[in-house]
Amino acid sequence: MKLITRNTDYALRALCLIAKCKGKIVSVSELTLKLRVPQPFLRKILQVLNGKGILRSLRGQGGGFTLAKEPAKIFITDIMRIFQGALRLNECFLRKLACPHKKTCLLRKKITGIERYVLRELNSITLESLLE
Amino acid sequence: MKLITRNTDYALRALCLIAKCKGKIVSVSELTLKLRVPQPFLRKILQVLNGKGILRSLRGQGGGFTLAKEPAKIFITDIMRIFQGALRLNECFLRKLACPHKKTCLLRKKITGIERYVLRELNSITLESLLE
DNA sequence: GATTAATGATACCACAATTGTATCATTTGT
DNA sequence: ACAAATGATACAATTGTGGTATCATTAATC
Repeated sequence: MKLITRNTDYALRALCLIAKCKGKIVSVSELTLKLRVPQPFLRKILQVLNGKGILRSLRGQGGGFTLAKEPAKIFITDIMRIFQGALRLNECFLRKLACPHKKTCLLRKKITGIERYVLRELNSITLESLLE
Repeated sequence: MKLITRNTDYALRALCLIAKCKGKIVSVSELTLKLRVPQPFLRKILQVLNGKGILRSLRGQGGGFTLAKEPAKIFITDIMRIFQGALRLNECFLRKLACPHKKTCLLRKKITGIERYVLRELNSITLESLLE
């Protein structure tokens, strides 16, 4: 029942570091030095972020990654959605056919409420706010 | 990122049905008739609930299950804890060594807040409240 | 131009949790 | 004795997550 998976976690931490370099290009190997994260895995993660327009990449020697947007415009919900799909808490809950008697609707309603709250909270966090 | 797994889901639905029978003994086969849930799986689930003191079982012909407590005293968090373990949202988040620079503490704080909220909401739901 | 250091793309693998199935033993009503 | 139920338990299938490996391509540097 975790809210944030490891690749999201790694992504956020890498983004923090990259953001602190203010436009300088940072390579994966530099990142893994400071980050204690498996290198090829982090590489894959950053490639995805590049594909999604969060990072910009430069190939070749001296290459690496920079932010493609200002930290204030990167929300952690963006990152979560990239690695964890749609942000729904009631995914497999009381599956399709299950609600003929509507007794469970209260539960569903509550969970939808929780979902809204969680999203509102998470949406208030940008990468910038993580740079203290 | 689901809040409730399938076995919890099945358990809750079965509990609703059993509760509606007001003390009458209900067998797994009766339940699966109305519930469209794989029978042996449901059986295993109910056995667990029996072991945890949520249900009481009677063996032999004509046997089955009844509630061991009033619906008002069964919380869905009880059921969730049984099938999903401790209710923590920030489980694997920013693992041990990860927080030397405390930039992530805001995030952690938010998530802890979310966790509290979710628990408070869920703790307000009893089996009784699901019986409409 | 060759080398080297980086990413791009992609396929594969490992492990754990979830979601089940199968079987045999035991109990109990008829 | 038989049938219908649960108890206990071992096994299997599926899926998601976390991670590795490899080859191709790009670009700076010598």
